[in-house]
Amino acid sequence: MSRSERETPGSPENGAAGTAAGPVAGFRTGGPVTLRTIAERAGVHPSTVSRALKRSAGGDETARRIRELAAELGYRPDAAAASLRTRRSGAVGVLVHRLTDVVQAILFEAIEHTVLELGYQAIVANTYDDPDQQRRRVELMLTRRVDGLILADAHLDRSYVDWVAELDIPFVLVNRHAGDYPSVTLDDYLGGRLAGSHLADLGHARVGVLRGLPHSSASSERMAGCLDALRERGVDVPEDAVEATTLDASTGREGMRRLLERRPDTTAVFAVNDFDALGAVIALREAGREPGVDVAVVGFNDVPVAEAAQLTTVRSPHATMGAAATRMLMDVIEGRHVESMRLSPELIVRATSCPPPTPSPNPPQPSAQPHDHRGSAVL
Amino acid sequence: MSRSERETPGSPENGAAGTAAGPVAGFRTGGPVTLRTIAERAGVHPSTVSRALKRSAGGDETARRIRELAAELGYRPDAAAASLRTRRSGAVGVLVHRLTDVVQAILFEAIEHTVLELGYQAIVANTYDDPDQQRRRVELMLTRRVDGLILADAHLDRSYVDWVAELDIPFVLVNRHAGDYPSVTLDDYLGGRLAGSHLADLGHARVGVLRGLPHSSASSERMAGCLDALRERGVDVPEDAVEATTLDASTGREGMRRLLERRPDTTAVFAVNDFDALGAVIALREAGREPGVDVAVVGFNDVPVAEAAQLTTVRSPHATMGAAATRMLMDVIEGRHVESMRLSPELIVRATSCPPPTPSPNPPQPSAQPHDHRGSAVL
DNA sequence: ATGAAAGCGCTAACAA
DNA sequence: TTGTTAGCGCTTTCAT
Repeated sequence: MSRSERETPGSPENGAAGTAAGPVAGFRTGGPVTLRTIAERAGVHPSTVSRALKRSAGGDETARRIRELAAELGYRPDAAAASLRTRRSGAVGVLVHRLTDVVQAILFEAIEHTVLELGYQAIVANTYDDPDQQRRRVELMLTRRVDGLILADAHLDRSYVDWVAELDIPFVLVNRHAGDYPSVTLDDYLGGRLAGSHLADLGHARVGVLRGLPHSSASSERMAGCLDALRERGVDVPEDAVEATTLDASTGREGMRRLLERRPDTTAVFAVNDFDALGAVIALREAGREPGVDVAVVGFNDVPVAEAAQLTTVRSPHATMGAAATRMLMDVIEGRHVESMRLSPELIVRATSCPPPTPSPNPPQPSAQPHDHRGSAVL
Repeated sequence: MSRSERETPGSPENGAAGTAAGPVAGFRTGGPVTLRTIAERAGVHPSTVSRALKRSAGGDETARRIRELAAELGYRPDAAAASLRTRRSGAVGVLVHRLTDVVQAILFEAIEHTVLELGYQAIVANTYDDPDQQRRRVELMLTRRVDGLILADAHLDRSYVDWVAELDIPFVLVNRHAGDYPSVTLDDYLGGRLAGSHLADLGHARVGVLRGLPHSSASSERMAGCLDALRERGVDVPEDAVEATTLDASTGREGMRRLLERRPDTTAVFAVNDFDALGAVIALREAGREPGVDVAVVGFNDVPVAEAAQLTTVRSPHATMGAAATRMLMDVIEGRHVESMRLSPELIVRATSCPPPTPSPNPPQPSAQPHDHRGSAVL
């Protein structure tokens, strides 16, 4: 049922013709195929081969023969050797707090896609928002001689980004900003305001907040925007109506649970992250309160599952952000001037939006009628 | 508001003492710090420095001085140069279908954690289950001279894995198996059987299946196991009660919707993936059927959100799988014999489990009583 | 334990 | 266009 690669077929000495299209694994005469191997076969100098392979389309006679030969022999350029010589690795490092956060994964997919188009490769590392790991992983990236860094895990506390800045390697921030370093972020404050205004428009006066990570500019500004917008409309959110969460459903659920215990008269919740919001939806259902009927829930990001769950949320264009950050990094690498970017959020109203159930200031009873789920949250 | 790294402080010529702990950015005399830089300062030969730095704890007098100096100067070994010389990159390549699938992200986090402990670095690539991209990304890995490959995106169609096997690079499969290559997978067939038996135990006779990706051994065997277990209990699942999905909530929701249209008398659904199952939960609610009351839903994987959503599911130990695959790859790299592993699934019964609502073969009416969500699905 | 010397595979002057 | 030469930074024999 299993087998080691050591038993891989293809003896190393046969120079037989290819079985099908593509390079033939067993063609090489001894070691791996290098420029020299090809040069010898073609009767030219290695540097000629190097040049011929560079311009992948050049029309010269010998160049064509060389490229043919390279393909036949299954030549693969040695990135380490090239990097050593050119002082450019063709790799960019991406630091995220963790890829199991789908927002970070989306960001990385976009970055990877964009760097690939530009002929680079992306190397990603999870830092779990831990300062030690952040430093360790950046060091590792430097050891790999990446040409630049994209940090998606910046902390408001500037010590991390300031340290990176002293390393003298091109870098940009994405998703979270810190200090005055070049960054591509959402206008999170505005996004928070959209959520807050939306809830105020609906008439909510008792709003809770699941506030996410205090060290993240995204979390913090989203909350600040929401609180400000509510305050301007005469709605104050007391401190004990705010719960910290870690951007996943289980802490969102727990936070909502605690919030309901302390303030059972809550009629609306804003979560700085969709998964926290989903957790809130779950906790509300467990408490017999129907989201979108008894209690309004607004999330943030518009991750894929949010649409399916009919969650009202603030959309953040993560793929655009990743692509823009990549291009910005290229500008920094090439010494061009860059300006930080702030993308615009968009409010997406779905089924978890609703007005407060009763105009009375008393704690509302859990609604006793059967719900038509078509008009409320479904996840 | 923004600034280029070119303006980074620290003039290149000052040899001043450190501001605080750690390497001093501005210490180097001109270019980057290499072994030679340190050697000159220490008055020894570069090879001596290389040796001293290798044994990070060696007690020699000069060795200690050298290590001190290296730290002071902020020396970072050049991985490319070392790799070129030693023919080992210290990197392993990981190919996943996509990191926005949280299962793949969990797998990668575990792999990254394990390789880091072993002194390696992990480089991940999304292939989107596309044969072209798979080949392209593997080629890129070879160019980077990774020491081995972990493929989480194998297809049942062996052409991809067979091609990789001919490349003569150590590799193992994880999560999905194909051919007889070394792999670490769940016993997906057994997992499917657990789900099927569970539904049969509950008395379900009209079961639908959200079957996932046909090219994935995991998806296929989960469905096969479920169908077999049901059949042995006298329950047949007709072909038109099976819907293909792509492992996310939106296709799960659509699949469930179509299934309900064709077979409104369905009393239970098995989804080969939790997100498909969540999509089914959503579609059921939209159709006015309460999951865990009117219709039973069983997912697969036990991703974090499944617990919060109170979803019955089959647990797959992805972190264990990633770690085991990494260790297996190391064995292959070092030429040791390896045996494929199959881990054991575990049924996790939660609130979306329920018996069929009525014993009558007629399509049941949407339940008209208010639900106590405490006993049913909450997400 | 240290020094000397060679070379991994590639590219970029420079010369022809 | 092609060949020559040199060297990126490191490790590893071999000799001392």
